[in-house]
Amino acid sequence: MRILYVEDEIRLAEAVTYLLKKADIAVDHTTSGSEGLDWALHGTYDCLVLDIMLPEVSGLEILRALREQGNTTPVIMLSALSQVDDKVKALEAGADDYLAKPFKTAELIARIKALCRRPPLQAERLLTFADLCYDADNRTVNGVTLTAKEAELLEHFLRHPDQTQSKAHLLAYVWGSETPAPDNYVEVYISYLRKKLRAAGSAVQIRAVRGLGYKLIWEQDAAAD
Amino acid sequence: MRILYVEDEIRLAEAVTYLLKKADIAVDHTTSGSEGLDWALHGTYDCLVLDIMLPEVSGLEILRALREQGNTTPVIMLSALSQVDDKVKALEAGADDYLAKPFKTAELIARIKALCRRPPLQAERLLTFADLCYDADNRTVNGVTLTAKEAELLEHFLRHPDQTQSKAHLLAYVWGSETPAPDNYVEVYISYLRKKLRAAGSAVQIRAVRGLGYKLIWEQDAAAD
DNA sequence: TGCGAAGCTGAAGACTGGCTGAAAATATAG
DNA sequence: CTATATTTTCAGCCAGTCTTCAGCTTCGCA
Repeated sequence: MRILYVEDEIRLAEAVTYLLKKADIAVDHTTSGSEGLDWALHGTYDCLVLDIMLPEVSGLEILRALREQGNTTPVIMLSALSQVDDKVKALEAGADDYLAKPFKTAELIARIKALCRRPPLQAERLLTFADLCYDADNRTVNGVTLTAKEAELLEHFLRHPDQTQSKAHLLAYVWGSETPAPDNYVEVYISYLRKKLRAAGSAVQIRAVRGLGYKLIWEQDAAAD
Repeated sequence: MRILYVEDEIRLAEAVTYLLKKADIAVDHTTSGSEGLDWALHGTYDCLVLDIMLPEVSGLEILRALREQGNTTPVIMLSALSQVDDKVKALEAGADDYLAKPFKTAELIARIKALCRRPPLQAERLLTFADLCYDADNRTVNGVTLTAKEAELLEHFLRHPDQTQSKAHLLAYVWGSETPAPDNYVEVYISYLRKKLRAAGSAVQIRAVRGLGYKLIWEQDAAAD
């Protein structure tokens, strides 16, 4: 698997490149937007990772130019601004995925692999966290199939990473705010989900915060970042 | 799902209310800004829809008053002026979304549902003091998890930095002024907290002021033992 | 210097909130 | 209509938290 990585922050680029290579992903890296566009047009990549903020030619411009040429290579945009605005612009311009800096390299890897594995079509049906990759179309996490409720629950966690979710919230989200469902439903399904995550061989765990709710955590000596 | 809708154009309000109810959203409607603020403060709503232009108390004023009270209910602002200006003001005042008139009710419904699904996105509640950083959402200080009581105690110190807190005061805050809890509770939990702060490797200490209470101090020279 | 009050802390026990296996109900597939 | 998968319900267990207590240390004052 070969990707093109356009990023002007040298230090970051070197670190990320190193980790990607370790994950068996061949990387062509350049700091220049125009060079990046050139390589993207003339090389063959399984995926492009473009920083938005670049001197000269921005990541967005590269993306637009490519799509104009009919190039459909999967593209992940990076941006220091975690503003919705950037994300929207990126997706509108034809990006397949978007990642806000700072990010864990493991996450970037998960997304790259996800994008390459999948043939065409828009992203967003894919959600990732650490070494997890949830596929909403098939309702699977790292290959393990989830039931409808399990999936909704996990999806909620993935859409709000690093946030503690109260039982009441999860209940409202998964079962609807009107149901007379007891908190115990959530507990039961958290239990199911944990089993599935274990089965998926993920290092991600669901931690209970007594009295507050649950959150996803990644038990790992993250050398990445 | 129940929302509060403050809108002075009767005809519009009636039409919108009708459609919202059809979409299974319970609506409390008022034409008065002051009444709206009152209801918002004393009722429980999943979402507020406020027109900006109102006689007397404007939607913006309602919003600001609410946020000042620490109320974090999702708010959608409506405005006849589709000027960027209004939108910016609304968002700055703490609105979660903005919709320009005229709008399709379907869009309003979609946005209400979206906001209600989302957990209260309040910027992570962080409190700091010297080298301490307390995360109220996860109930952790510098990574160390606190229990409920420990957390409330620390929170009180952090909200009143450099002030000596009497035991009676802390007792009332954490255990409620009605409980027959003895002063010793505070001592016990101060002890626990100290242990946690040490574990967190912080240079902040809780100093007892004999006869008065406790206060936080930063022993800059005291290496973490 | 010695005494009492104030403060500290370890530990035992009570009390939850949270976890999970299993059974019952329900939906879905075959 | 039967078989299977999923969801709902229940109940007991467990671990983390809170209370309570007792003995110890520290401090201020006579």
